[in-house]
Amino acid sequence: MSSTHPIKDLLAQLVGEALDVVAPGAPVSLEIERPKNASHGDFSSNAAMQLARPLKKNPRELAQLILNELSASPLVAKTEIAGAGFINFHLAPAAWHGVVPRIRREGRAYGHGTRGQGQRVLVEFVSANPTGPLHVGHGRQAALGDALCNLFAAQGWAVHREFYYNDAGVQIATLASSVQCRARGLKPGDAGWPESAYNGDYIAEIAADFLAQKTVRADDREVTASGNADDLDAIREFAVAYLRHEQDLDLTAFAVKFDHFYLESSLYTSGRVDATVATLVANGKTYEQDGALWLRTTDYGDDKDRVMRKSDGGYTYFVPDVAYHVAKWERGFTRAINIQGTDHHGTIARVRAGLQSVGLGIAEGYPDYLLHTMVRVMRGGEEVKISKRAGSYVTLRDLIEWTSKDAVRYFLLSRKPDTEYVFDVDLALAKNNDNPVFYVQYAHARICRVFEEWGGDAATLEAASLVPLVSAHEQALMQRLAEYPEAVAAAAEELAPHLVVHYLAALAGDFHAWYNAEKFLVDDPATKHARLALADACRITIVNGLALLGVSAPETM
RNA sequence: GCCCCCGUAGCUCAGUGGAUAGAGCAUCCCCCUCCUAAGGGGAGGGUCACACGUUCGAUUCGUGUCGGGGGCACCA
Repeated sequence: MSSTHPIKDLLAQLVGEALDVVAPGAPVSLEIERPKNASHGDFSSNAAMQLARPLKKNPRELAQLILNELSASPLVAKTEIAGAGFINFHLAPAAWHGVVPRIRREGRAYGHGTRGQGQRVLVEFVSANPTGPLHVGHGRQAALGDALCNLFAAQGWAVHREFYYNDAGVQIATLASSVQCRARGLKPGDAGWPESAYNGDYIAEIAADFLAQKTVRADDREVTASGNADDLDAIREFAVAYLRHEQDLDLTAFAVKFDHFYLESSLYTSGRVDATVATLVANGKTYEQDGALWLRTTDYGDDKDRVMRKSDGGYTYFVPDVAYHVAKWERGFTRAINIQGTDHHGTIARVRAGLQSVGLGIAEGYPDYLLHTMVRVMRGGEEVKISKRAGSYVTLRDLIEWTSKDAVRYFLLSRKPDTEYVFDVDLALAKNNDNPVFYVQYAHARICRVFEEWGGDAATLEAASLVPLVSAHEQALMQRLAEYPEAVAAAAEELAPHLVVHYLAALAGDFHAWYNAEKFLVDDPATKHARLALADACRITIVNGLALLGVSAPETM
């Protein structure tokens, strides 16, 4: 772990020193940017343009003044003033060489940062109710959540992965009654089959296992069925355990692990719900109306006040939700991120308002939310909506079985969370560059193959001089590699794993272009070894990036 | 009606207060006697939805309009 981008740091320092002479104390945001157009050099600074207004001077003249004071560096081949007042830097080829030994030295730690050091973050995701198999939307959450956790961990955070599940509400009651109906021989469509019941085949399977007095094991519980179809409590307990087990299998297939499964019911049994309500009442944040207890969430920006305790005496779901987030805070997680579907958008304001109302000094924007949109599935040119297991939706497990864990993860992470995604099963199975995950993995496999061909040893690479790396492809590749730590830091900062996906696609593209332009296992050992060192740096970076996404990097394909 | 998100190439989507807005797919042309052609190079393709405003500069920021999605329960 070292500086995010040593070359930018160097240029920023040079410009900063010149500014101290030209315009001491002037308000300049020192940013070294990479111009879109290669003819504008490797990097540029707009410092002169920022100074133009406060100093009331022509930006190009200011740029010249800055250039006059700029110290020379062996890594800077040429500087020039261009456009409205940009200072452009053209670097010497050797400027890029430093990145290769750096990557080979840092290895799996390349791209890691220290921004989160000493801080704890709780990421809550999936949080599916145990009423059915995980669907593809949960898959998007699982992919996002896990990647985000990896990104935070790579920035030094202590990360806690949590799955919250509702084992106390109406939907669980529906689950139990649905299984009971099946256990009594009813099926969807029969007279007496409730309209609200779950219709998937898995309900019948649960009922059959219940009647057969089977035992199910989930990560946090083990239940043996009584087989008594009249005992609704026993059915509920068995069905929840059964589906928790099923969801564990789904998550295992997707290679997602949680540190903790948090039960909604525990908020009641531990007294946290009552304590939270008591605090809110004591704080004067509530009032009685129409026989219900209301919370003044409008004091904190919600559009309307919310009912906490219904006139029938029961709590609305958001009360345990507030209690849960109080518990997150009290467990020492000063940062919490919730990953949910955009349909939860409406609940954000009230949960935050509730947390402000308890008066524990909880930060105003707590928790953070990352909301994602729907996923649709296409296969053979048609939208797939039905899964045999789930009945009305395609499950995550279906998708993984049809394609692969790697493809599902990569695809679901390839778009910004707030854009709708159409998962193309046929594309995920394609073994060519149409398939984005294949394209990246193939770049890695190609490098591995080259190393197999080479037959050399690490010490030779270690000693290799990089001076032969002067071609445009090699420059571009080194430049790309140098940007990796920034891409990772930005992805964590912006809760945007897709930035890593796009980075890897660009890196793989740079590599394939280079590979194709040269036959790089040439006879000349100096050139060969320099190229191998660069290829090795690519390999390490691809492995690191894919690891953040939870995608494997096969050595052969 | 109110709130949030989105509107960028034929399609799927990135991106940015700056200098000529990008990628993949699709279409067309080209490249293996060679380490995986499972790859690469090139061409065409754009009123960055529209209008007004802020700015030296707006696709990016603000307001409004239109279009698409989601949410607006004493459900969870």
